[in-house]
Amino acid sequence: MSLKYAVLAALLEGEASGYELSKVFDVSLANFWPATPQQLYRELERLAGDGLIEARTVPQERRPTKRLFSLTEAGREQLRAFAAEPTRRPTAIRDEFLIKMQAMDGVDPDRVRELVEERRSWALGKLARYERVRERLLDGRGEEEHLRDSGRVGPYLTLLAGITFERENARWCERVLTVLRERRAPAGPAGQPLG
Amino acid sequence: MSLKYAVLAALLEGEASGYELSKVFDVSLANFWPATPQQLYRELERLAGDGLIEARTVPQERRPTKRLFSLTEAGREQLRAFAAEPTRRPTAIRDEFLIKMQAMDGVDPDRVRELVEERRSWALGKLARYERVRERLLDGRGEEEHLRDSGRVGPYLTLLAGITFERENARWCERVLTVLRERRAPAGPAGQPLG
DNA sequence: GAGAAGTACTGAACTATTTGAATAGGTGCG
DNA sequence: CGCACCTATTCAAATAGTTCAGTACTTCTC
Repeated sequence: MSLKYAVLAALLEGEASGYELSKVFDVSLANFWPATPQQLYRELERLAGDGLIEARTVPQERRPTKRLFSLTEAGREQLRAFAAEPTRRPTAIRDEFLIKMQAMDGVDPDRVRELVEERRSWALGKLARYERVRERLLDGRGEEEHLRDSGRVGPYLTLLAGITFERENARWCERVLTVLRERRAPAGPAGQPLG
Repeated sequence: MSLKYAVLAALLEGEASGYELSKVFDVSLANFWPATPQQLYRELERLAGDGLIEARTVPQERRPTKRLFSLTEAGREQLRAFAAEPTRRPTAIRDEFLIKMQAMDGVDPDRVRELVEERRSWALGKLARYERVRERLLDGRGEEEHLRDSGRVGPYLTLLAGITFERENARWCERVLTVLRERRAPAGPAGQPLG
């Protein structure tokens, strides 16, 4: 249901092919509505059928021909109407890793540490990518300046949300690693670690 | 795929009926794997068929008979194995509200403010509920003490993740509200607001 | 010059998730 | 008394999302 509007919102950045969108939905941006390429191609077909986007075929020299989609006025209008409606469904987080953490007390602490460290470096990697997108959006200006004067602030603000999410994710991992250490070697008065 | 382990992990807290689980999955706990009652009943059926949980029928005085499910040794073992495996799929966030925010620049700022304020109070409400669960888990002890000495820390740590998430959510909303104010009345040297 | 990986897309089958309703007695409110 | 909501579960149907594979040509690397 919302994939429709996620695609329309993505096309606010300008025309894009299904392939290009699948990159955006996969890696870049604070991705708050994941979608596989197959989903996107299907949705683009539907939206074009409903006249909310229009396709333009672009033959290329050394690559397969691509179809670039852009918003029609009708699409823009529907997106605007959607964005002004009250939010129906609450945020849904699906996180396999947190299920593992919920059950971590039955697992070898060394193994848990490994999993948490993996998660941490993954979060830091994503954070670094977000920061690069941020630099590009700010384009040399300061944040306050940009937020006061720029034409569009939506993309920057959602990016900030993604940045905060991954930063706190990494911090949480560090907290867990500390807890694991403390539980392994409880601090005695002399602070002597046990074998 | 992961719903299976989410259910097994929930049953680590003790036996529960489908109805009780649907409450837990819906409101309480840092909910990182949402599921509807229908999904849960089906999954419980499947897990019982596979011998990972076992059912016990409990007739009640003034309520319908319920079936309480609890982990079998096989279920506990599979959960343990799952929790030690590397995480396959990354965190997926589905957030209709952030799609609206991405497209907010085409919408009346007063309407956007309303939506953000609604989101903020929703986040604060959830935060308050999490804090109550936290008090119950800590049971009078300090956090450090609990994390060092308690038998199980998984549930507390995932709860902390949920608390951080909602706290940062509320903070993000406040940031956005400030930005909206600044854009409406840009601060001049005399700081005089415009009509 | 072979193999891997990237661009760009399509198709079919499958699994997961959501929605709506039905059953059936109990409790609380005015 | 009647209405709405709570406990407890089940069934059926619709929608959404995932997985696997395949086409076809290009560029990069060993």
